[in-house]
Parts: sequence; structure tokens; C-alpha cells
Amino acid sequence: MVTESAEEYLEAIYKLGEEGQPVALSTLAECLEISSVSANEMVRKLVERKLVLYEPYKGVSLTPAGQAKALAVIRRHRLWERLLTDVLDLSWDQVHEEACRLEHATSPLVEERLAQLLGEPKTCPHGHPMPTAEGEMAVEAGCPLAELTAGQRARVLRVPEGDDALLRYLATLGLKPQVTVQVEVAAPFQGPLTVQVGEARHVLGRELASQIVVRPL
Amino acid sequence: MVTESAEEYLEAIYKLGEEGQPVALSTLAECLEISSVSANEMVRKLVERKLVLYEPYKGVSLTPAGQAKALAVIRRHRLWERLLTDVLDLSWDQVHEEACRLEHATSPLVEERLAQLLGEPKTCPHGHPMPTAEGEMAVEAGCPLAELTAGQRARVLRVPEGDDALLRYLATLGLKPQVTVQVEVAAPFQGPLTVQVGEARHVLGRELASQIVVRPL
DNA sequence: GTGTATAATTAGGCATGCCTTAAGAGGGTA
DNA sequence: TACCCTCTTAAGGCATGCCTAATTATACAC
Repeated sequence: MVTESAEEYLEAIYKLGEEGQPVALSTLAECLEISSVSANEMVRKLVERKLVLYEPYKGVSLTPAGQAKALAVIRRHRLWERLLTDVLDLSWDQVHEEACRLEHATSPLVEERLAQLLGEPKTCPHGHPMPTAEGEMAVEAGCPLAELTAGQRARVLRVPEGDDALLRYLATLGLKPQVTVQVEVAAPFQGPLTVQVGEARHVLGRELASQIVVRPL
Repeated sequence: MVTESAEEYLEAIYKLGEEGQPVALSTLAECLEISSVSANEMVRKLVERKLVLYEPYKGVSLTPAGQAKALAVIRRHRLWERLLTDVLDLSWDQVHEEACRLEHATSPLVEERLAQLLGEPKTCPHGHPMPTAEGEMAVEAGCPLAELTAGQRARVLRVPEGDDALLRYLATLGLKPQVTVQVEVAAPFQGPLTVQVGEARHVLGRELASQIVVRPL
């Protein structure tokens, strides 16, 4: 088995490597908020255990075994997030941190029962896809809300999961997965977007809008 | 905050000290399956943090602060056990080990919501009392089933929580908290008890019967 | 009272996972 | 080419939590 720490590394490597590129050691270190020396050390151990591949100055990538472990951790994380929101009634800005701790204390049995109880959910509360028990994860294609032009309608697919304050703000706007938005004005020169959400109209900074992934309708 | 390890110690000291006596270092070490040297070391740290009192050759006992922390951990443990059995449908022999891990990954918020969801349960699935959020725990008085005499009826209060095989066996007998049992025969010389449980009649070794706490009716 | 078994402690180590400091390697630019 | 900056690695440390072996302290029985 792997330690909690190693699970965190695998998870981070997976998320940072989703664009297909190997992850630079320094990027990994920054993401995990540790020194790059420590990251180097752990990566060496993960290489020994054949969970990652590492080429200096190129980066770290997951082996199939490493990817399987990473996806299992992500699955547990997102299942807990769903339980915490759907069953325990926590708000979506409170669940990420909690799930970060619970994910390492979860047996395959509990993982399975969580999934059953929740009805094999397809996403976490923030719209990110749920890996299957078999270690598959299909990321629904979309584009940043920031790229839409005036008049376009779209359905929100997912929002960032780690920033509590941002999530609280998005909740006040009603900007959550499955919701339909329509861009009214997209100000030029990377200016703000005016979007309609339900009955309400909101003005979003382009930076914020670029973090929200939508599927144009 | 205290580490997971320290939480385990506090929990063990609480449980071993329920008879009111301080806990011998060696007893503690045996219960936690560590060397007495390690136990000594940790106890010293807990003394420093004013969570326990220690007198060599006398034993370890909890300070009020230590007892509060111990009860909080026990509360989380038992709340998780209830969730795992009542909501996730695990059997009562599977939940102790799972809860041992989850209890250390639980915030006060999740603890509170668990209690709400479960309807402020008064006991764990094995019948042990639930500490309140305020750190109170009332142990219902009872006696071992082994002490009853022929003809006596009693209600099962609680069974041991740590022995999976025993719990599976008790489940097949229907011997669980709230169930009414009647002693038909109590064989002399510490012989077995014949008890009626529901429609069925079972023969229990005296040793087993001494681990089941009941309230005579 | 004294001896002995048991309990406790000291001394010294090991693994994990983090750190800082400093030295070496790679690559781009003046 | 030489310099510089960044990335990487080596060396040495620290805290936690565990270990064994050897020593010392205590309590209880005779």
C-alpha cells in the first residue's frame, strides 16, 4: 500500500498532468506546497514503486499502476464530496477540505457502498467527473465561459473545486453545474462578461469566467 | 491539535480507565499493540500537553482536557459506526475498523451533521453509549449475561465492539442490543448457559456470556 | 527485611516525510 | 563563448512514532 502522502502526490500528478504533458518537479512541489527537494525525494520513491516515470528536466508522469491509484483516490474524494453535500447537507465550499482527509481513510468496501447509496453519481458537486470503480474517467469536453461571445447560451459543466471563497461567490450567483447561462455582453479587451443566469443578470470578470467550464448550446 | 496517534492513546486510556483506576503503562501498551517503551514515550508527551496524569507504577489517567478529547474521538467513532451500518448498510462486524480510520479525519462540522442526520443516536450499533457533543457519556448500568440465573429475563444492552468473528457469531444468534433474552439453564461450575432469543434457543459458553452486558427485567 | 518478578526507563536505531543550504546541470542570451 | 538563471540533486537536520537491548526502580511475597 501507499502512504497518505504518496496518495496526495499521485493525485496531484494526475490533476496536473491532465493536459497530457509530464509534470515538472517544481510545478508539483508548488501545487503540494512543499519544497522541490522533498518532491524530488518522494518522486524517487514513487519511481522505485513503479507508480510514476520521471525524467529530469522533462517531468513526472503516471504509470498505469500509478494512474489507477490516483483515480481511486480521486473517486473516493468525489464520492465523499457528494455524500457531504447530498446527504450531510454541507455547502459545496465546505466539502473539498473534508474530503481531502476522508479520502485516505476509505476502504474499497466503503467506497463501493458510498457509490451505491449515492446512485453511482457521474460528477462531484462542482461538476468534475467521477472515476469509475474500474479506473476510467471521461472528462466531458467543454470550453471556458470566458470564450463565449455575446448571445451564446451554454450549460455549466464544472467550476474550480479548491477555492472556498470563489465557490461561495458562485453560489450566490447561482452559477453551478447544469445551470444554463446566456452571455449578454462580452466586453472587448478581456473585459467582463455580462451573463444571464436564471432570472438574474451578473457581471463576471474575464479571469473568473475563464475558470468556469461550459458546453455551448 | 493532537496527532492521530495521540488520539488513539487517549481513546485507549479512556476505555481502559472506565473502571476508575489509572491504567498501567504495560496495559496501555498491550492494548495498543506497541512496546511499553513507545507507550512511555507518548505518555510523557501527553503529560507535557496536560492531557494525562502519570505516576510511575501507578498508571495513566486523563485530565479533564484529555477526557474531553477522548470522548470527542469516541463520539466520532460511534457516529461513523452508525452511519456505516444504518446508512451505508455495512454489517456490524465491518464497521469498527472503518470507523477507527474515519474518526481521525472528522471535523466538528461533519461530526455535528452526522449526529443530526442519524437523529442524535444514543448508542453505537454494538450498544455502547454515544458521548454527547458536550463531552458527557452516561453508561447504562447492567450486568454480564453470565451472571443471570435460570429463569431470568433480560434485555441486551451491549456487546464487545472489537472482535469481528464474535460479532458475526452473535449476529447469527440474533443477540444484539435491545433484544430480550431468557436464561433457561445456567449450568453449574461455570458451565454454559442455555438462553432463549426470540423463538430460538442457543447454548453459550460462560466466557462468551460474560462479555454481553444485559439489564435484568 | 530481602529477594525476585514485574514495571519502567535509558540508550541507541530506523523509517517517513519534511526542511535548508549549497553544489551541479541544462539551456538561453548577450 | 561566457554568463546567468532555473531546475535538480546532494548533504545534513528535525520531528514523529515506532523498535530492541540493557538497565534500574518498585512492589509484593516469603
